[in-house]
This record gives sequence, C-alpha cells and structure tokens, in this order.
Amino acid sequence: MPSPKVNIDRVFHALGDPTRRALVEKLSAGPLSVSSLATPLDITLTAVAQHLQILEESGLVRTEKIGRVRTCRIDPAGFAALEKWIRDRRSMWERRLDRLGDLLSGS
Amino acid sequence: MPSPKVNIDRVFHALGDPTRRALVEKLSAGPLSVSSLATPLDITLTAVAQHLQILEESGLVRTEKIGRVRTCRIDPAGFAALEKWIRDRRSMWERRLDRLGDLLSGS
DNA sequence: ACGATACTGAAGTTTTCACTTGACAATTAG
DNA sequence: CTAATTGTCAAGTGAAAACTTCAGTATCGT
Repeated sequence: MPSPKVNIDRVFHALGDPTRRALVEKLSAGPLSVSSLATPLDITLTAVAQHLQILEESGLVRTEKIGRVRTCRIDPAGFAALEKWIRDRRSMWERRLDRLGDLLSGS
Repeated sequence: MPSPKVNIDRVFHALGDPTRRALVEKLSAGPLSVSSLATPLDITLTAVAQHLQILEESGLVRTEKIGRVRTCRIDPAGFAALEKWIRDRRSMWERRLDRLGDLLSGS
C-alpha cells in the first residue's frame, strides 16, 4: 500500500525534526538502505528506523524490504500535500492583498 | 526589523506544531490581534503569545504593537524559504528519475 | 480617576518525543 | 552449519517543549 491518504499534520510533524529532514535530504539523491542512512549520523540504527517509520507514515518516504535489507526512497505524495498546503495559504493572503490594492488604486 | 535571515530549521520547527499552523491559517485570511487569535482556541492568551513569538522568530509571522494591541500578519519570508527547500529537494529526485528514464529508454 | 482591556514575564507542571539499551528474528556469506 | 549482517521489538531515560498560573504593566474608554 503506497500512501492513500496523506495527512498534512503528520507531514509537518515529520519534517519538524532536523534528523528526519537530513534523512529526506539524503534520500533525495537516491534510494538507500536503513544502515546506509544510519552510518553517517551518529545515532543508533534503531533511532533511524524509528524516524523512517514516522517518515513513511507521513507519506514522505516509501520503504520496501527485500531479503534482510529495507530500501527507502522518497515518496512524492507527502511533498505534494506539503506544496498544496503552502499554495492554499499563499493564495489566501495574495488574494487579500490584491483586493487591498484595488481599493488603494480606486477600483 | 523584518526578517533578514530566515532559518529553515526554525521554519519547520514552527510549523511542526498544529496550534501554530492553526494560527498561520487564521492569519492567512488577514491580520488579527493576539486575543482575537486566542479566543477560538481553548488555550490561554499566554500560550498563544508564546506561539506567536516562535512564529515571528521563524519569519512566518510579523507583528507590530500599536497602543495596547499587537497586530499579527503573515510574513512571506518564511514561506519563501519553505518553498525553496521543497523546490531544491524535488529538483534533486526529479533529475535522478530523468537520468533513470534515459537509461531505460536506451539513452 | 477608575475600571476594563490587552498584553507581558517569570516560574512551575505536564506531556511529548528523540534516543538508548538489550534481546531477538531473519537473511546471507563462507 | 556457523557467523556475520541487517533489521525489529519492547521498555526505559532524559530533555525539550507546550501549556498553565499568577502577578504585573501599559493603554483605552467613560
């Protein structure tokens, strides 16, 4: 199951942590195993696995276990939700500023 | 002082909290005072003020105190930083997928 | 002047959350 | 078969962070 319903709440919570953002940045360059992700960060493998679970539940990362190695890659779904949220907010206050501009320039 | 250097770390941390995101969403519709922001959320005024400080330090919100009322509004700077971060990551894995596509289609 | 409004500051409580440890399961290599 | 690799599970620790209370300040309306 990929990511049927992405929750924006989870997405923001996931990206709120700097370590998880570091994981996402690494994965942006291409898929990696859990231990490859863990090695450069001086935290335990367990901690990384926990972060990955949160990233996966948020729809930002997709993982697949083949044999004994779990391969992780970026899942576009979470990013799409994130971009939509920003776009929605932005359109709100830009529309508002437009109306303000209309008023000031005399309709 | 507006927001000279926006820190993406602070931006993501600020938006990681659902209450702060609710504040941002309210402010997207237009500027509001601290107490107007606090009333619908069943937390104390003090808590809201604390959230606003974090939002301001992150470059997502700008506030100005006139008389006894502090007016809060969206600050585009934080959002710009956020969008840039996403754009950067996205371009990374899209470039990668492009190269992959080239390989599969026989250069 | 007086009371009400709109915050602000300091300090404490409670909850959340990142991280660790240690034991265990499954897979692969020699 | 054995040993090393790769990851998982359960439980606990500690620190950050959200939220509260309470006391105080500045401003506004009458």
